[in-house]
Amino acid sequence: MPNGCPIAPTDLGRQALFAGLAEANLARIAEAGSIIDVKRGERVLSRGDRLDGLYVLLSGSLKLYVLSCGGDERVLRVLAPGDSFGEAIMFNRIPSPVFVESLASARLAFFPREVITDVLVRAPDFTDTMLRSMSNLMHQLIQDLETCCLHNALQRTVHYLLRKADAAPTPHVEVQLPASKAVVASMLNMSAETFSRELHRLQDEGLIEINRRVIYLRSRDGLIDLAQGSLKPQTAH
Amino acid sequence: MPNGCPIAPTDLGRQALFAGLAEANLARIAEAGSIIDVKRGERVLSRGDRLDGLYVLLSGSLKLYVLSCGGDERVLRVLAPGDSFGEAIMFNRIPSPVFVESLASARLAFFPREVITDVLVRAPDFTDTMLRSMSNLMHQLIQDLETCCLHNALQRTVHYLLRKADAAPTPHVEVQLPASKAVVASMLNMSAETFSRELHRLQDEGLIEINRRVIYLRSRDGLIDLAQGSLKPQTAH
DNA sequence: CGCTAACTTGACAAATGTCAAAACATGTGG
DNA sequence: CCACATGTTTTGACATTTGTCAAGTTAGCG
Repeated sequence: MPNGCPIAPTDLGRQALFAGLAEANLARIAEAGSIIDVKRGERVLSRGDRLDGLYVLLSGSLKLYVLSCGGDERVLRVLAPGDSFGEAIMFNRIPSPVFVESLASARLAFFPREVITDVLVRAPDFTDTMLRSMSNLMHQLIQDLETCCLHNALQRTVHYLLRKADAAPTPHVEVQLPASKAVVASMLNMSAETFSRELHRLQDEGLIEINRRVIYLRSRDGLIDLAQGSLKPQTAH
Repeated sequence: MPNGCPIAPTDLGRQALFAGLAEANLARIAEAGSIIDVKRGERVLSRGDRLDGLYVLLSGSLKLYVLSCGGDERVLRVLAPGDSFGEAIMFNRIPSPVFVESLASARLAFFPREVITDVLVRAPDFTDTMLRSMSNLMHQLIQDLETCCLHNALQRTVHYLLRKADAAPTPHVEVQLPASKAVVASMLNMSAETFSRELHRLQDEGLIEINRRVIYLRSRDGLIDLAQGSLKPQTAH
């Protein structure tokens, strides 16, 4: 599919970021936006790039990550359809601190800064949505920092599973990993090997069941106990 | 000094967050604001607190931190006069994810949400300032995550020194630590002992000179090399 | 099938935290 | 101005966690 397809205002209204906007404003944004399709593994944004607008992910999935000079990768977020990125660097006019790459072929919409600021002026509610969306992101980041700095690998793993389970529409006992175990491990700031070991340790204790990229939570209470820090010493196998 | 003193609009205009606002709006904000004085060690905000407004630090210094269930503390930021906090939880109406405590007796101004949103509607420029301020914060957080996840203790230490030196009004060779070494160590996600050791290692190599809470950078180039990852093996003493 | 990528497992090494003690600094009241 | 009391920083010895490497296993997929 070629770039530059027209965007339907109705579709736009379904994106969380634009929900609640008046028809006229949706039309304005839709007209100024453009569609971009990327293949798996393609890079959408590199560290240092300037970006004069923001992206909304329409389908597929993206990872947002940082790299060490040595080439080590640390995934910050995996984006799902409906998520947006670029707000911070757009408003602040700074070069991007992160890389963005698609995990599966994806379709994005790009909206230039002008149309966003234009609508910000016209619709005070949009200001609110935007501020709230950024507050959300910030909250996420703080949680990530907290998770990765205060807890050990086992606790981070458990936290992740519980957060995922609670975030689901109906708090479910089944967690679907949004990407390969290696990517999730990187989000949790541990090596793929450690992640694998911790998951299997949980399975050995009967707390979860691993089935490819789906994790069944067998005992939520047991997991919560662990997350709180009841660090049993490593059980000899 | 009792709480509730009136705030001078002129003083307000000097705070980065409110710079550029028209007299009338400054007056509105000033009138709705209140002053709060806190002693060293006093807690201003706890995790879980709801906050219907934002704070600006007028004098003194504050630390913003998270706690593990075990009571371990991880400092996220040390705030200096002019800095603000509470935006994210105010806009998002979520309970605070962090604790805030004063490191030295401090004076704060509190502004309720109503007056902020009121002025946001009246002054579109203020929207911009606010979005930019939040983008800034977010950028900081990403840098922190990056620093604490991609680099080892030595690199984190060097990064910190270089960032501080560059951030100073005139890029200086002298870095003033904003708090005790233990607090700075926590910001860098390492124990006070490790921080001490890394600093002294840098001193032994002739790259810096430690003088209480002031660090003189002797060789910026040498430091930059280290930060890039030229990890010499630990030199035997 | 057979190829590739994803995942697991074990043995080992390296980085960092912990604990305890000592050295040092700072401030207070006599 | 001294001397004690308190808080901060340094140092050493040691334990622990986690990463790394290498090899093996499994699972999708043409």
